[in-house]
Amino acid sequence: MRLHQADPLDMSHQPKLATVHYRQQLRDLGYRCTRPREAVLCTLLETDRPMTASEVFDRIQQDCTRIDLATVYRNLHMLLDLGLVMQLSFAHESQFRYAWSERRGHAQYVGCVQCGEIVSLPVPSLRRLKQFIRNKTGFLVNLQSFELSGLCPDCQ
Amino acid sequence: MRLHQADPLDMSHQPKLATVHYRQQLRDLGYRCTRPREAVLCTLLETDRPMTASEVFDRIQQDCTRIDLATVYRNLHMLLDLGLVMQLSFAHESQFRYAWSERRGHAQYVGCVQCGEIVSLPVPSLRRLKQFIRNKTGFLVNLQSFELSGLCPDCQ
DNA sequence: TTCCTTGCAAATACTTTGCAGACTG
DNA sequence: CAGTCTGCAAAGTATTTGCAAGGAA
Repeated sequence: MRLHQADPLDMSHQPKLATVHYRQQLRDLGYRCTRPREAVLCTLLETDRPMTASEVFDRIQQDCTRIDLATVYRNLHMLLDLGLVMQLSFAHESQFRYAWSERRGHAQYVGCVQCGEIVSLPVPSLRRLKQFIRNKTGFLVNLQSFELSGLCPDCQ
Repeated sequence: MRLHQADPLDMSHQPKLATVHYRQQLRDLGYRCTRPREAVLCTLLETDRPMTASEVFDRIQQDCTRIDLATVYRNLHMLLDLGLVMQLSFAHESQFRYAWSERRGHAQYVGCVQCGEIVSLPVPSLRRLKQFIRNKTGFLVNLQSFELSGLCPDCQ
């Protein structure tokens, strides 16, 4: 494993370590590996917190990589279609957030309606809840994306 | 209990039974009882399914009551501030829904991402889930509004 | 008569789309 | 070189706001 040493003003011109694995995967699927696309992928991969499109956009700009918001949205949707990211919606937030979906086991989140902090929920299994809902309503719920809102310890 | 018989083309010119109780409540709080305001209140009160602002708007228009979308939003927020309605957000939906909040015991919903059907969840108590989250994250979650998404029986 | 509410119109926020040029493979 | 992808600009959708006229108490 080699360390990636980059010019701080030019960080994302080189593919980041984490993305290397996905470059081939994308190519195999017939997608091209462009700088903006990798920047989006990278950003999501490097960030724990589910991000809004404009947060992704801002982060990429900070790295001095030019990108357009529309491109961020387009790539987010491409990754969504591929199942590589998931789209989350928290109560009281009027925009979507996106998170890398390979982080199984902590794909559930709780967000604070006051300060906006978001933490992942280490729920080992919500199988019982799922089964309960299945029995009562017949719905097959997707607890893969499971967002709750409340107050974080600081804001209570 | 008397049945409310109304001209189908002129339904909401008379206050509906269900709202009579709230008219005084609003006045006591210093709010005026206007026709548009009552129409919003009524609509929410009469509908089981959580509605978007424009669904409320459409429904009111159908009753031949003129109203402006902005007025719907303003009243929805007023009712929200009073705690009379709650704001819900379902995954994959890019707009809020509003539901009368006095319907305790079925304030939890499951929506179908395919056909849009929404059913309420007769969860007797999610106290255990709440406690679990409290222990793990310190967050005090609001399960009062609790929206899940999945596939309804028909769409599976 | 007071002043809260409304309708209308315009503004804002988030997201999507069309198109011509740029870039990947 | 072919076809995908991007930036830019404009459109679309959801929601909010300013303001003068209208209506409730």
